[in-house]
Amino acid sequence: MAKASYFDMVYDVVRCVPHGRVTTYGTIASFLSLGSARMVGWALNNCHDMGDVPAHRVVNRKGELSGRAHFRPPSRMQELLELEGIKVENDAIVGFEALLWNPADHF
DNA sequence: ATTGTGACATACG
DNA sequence: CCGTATGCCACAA
Repeated sequence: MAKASYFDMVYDVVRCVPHGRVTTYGTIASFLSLGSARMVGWALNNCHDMGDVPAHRVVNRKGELSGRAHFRPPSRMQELLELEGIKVENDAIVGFEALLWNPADHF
């Protein structure tokens, strides 16, 4: 069986994010009460092998699509968000605070 | 054990 | 909001 690495927990939380919602690195890190926001971003960097992780729903504290450069093509991230009804402007989510999803709220 | 690295967060001015 | 500085900690080699 797979070992429950920190990455797996991050992936699991991100998968739980409902459509039309977004979350931040710090929120995930805080929910896991382990590691720091950098760990979340680093975990998503490894998500290349997963493919099941909607990383486009994870943004930084400013609601900016900080990780879009890691998508192929980079514009894919914004496109995916708009498909879920999320408006993105200047590489930042419009009203992202209202769309911010708290993982603890799902439990 | 040590070093390098990372898609961030927070504090201060 | 911006720039700078520092903290943060898991993972790979």
